[in-house]
Amino acid sequence: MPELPEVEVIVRGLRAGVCGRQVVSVDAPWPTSVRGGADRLRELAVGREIRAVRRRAKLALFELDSGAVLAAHLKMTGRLMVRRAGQVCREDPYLRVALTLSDGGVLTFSDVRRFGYLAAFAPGELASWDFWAGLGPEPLELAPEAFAERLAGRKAQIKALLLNQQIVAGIGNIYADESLFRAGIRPDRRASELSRAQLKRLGTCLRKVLEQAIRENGSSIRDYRDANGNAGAFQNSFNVYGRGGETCPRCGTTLVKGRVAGRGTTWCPECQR
DNA sequence: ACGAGATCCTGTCAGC
DNA sequence: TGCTGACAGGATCTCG
Repeated sequence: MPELPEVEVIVRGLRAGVCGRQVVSVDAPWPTSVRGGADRLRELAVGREIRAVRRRAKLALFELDSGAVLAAHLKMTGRLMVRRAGQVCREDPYLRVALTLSDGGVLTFSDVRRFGYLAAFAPGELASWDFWAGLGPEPLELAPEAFAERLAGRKAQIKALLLNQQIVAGIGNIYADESLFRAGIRPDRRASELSRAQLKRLGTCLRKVLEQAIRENGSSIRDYRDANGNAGAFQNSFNVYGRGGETCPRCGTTLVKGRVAGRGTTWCPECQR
């Protein structure tokens, strides 16, 4: 479940292996993983140089010299890697798309559950993509006051709002639970019941948890690997996520596992109110 | 306009 | 041992 920190780590790891290379060919053994179709991807990418790789929300973006952009969403089980030509594992049954590069490297997109996708946008086209246009601000660039302002008065459960990409972009289940724990807020509280100070505190905690996760190379739960195939370490820093039934690291109370906003959710009934 | 819940997808694991 | 069902969750869709 790559969220903002994992995608950030992946993007940083990809840069050295793809920037400045041309896309020589596109192989799409599972064409439905390419939004708009493999032919469209070929049309826009083949013969073009990858100028930059960056992240927005949970999207990895490859900017081509034509102004076209390739966007990858890893969803639950997607992986992006750059490998030398001989290292592409033919037995990888989950390989969905492979871009061969001018230096012999291969940018691969694998995805067990096929929720993820690669999408190609012609120059200027990205802005008219509804999902892109609707994305909220980047939490690492959002001052806690402005974060609080975006949530204030909303009647939805605070966790549902954190997961809503239009309010703040890039947060998923892990960092929603971890930031709520740090802020001492129950995930099922309505934003409208919380004080401005509590919301601001949540904004601060969210930034801190994301920054720490990036420093620790992301969280590896089952599928996540960075661009070099390495696992992250932040899963060892979880306070609540995946720890239902264990004890709260702050007060020792048994952590509660339940369902909030349709997602598995863990919190401390003592520390979070 | 907003919120809530179902849906997609497959590997893994608990329980019988 | 082998089967069944629950579970994992980001974004989208439908319904209220």
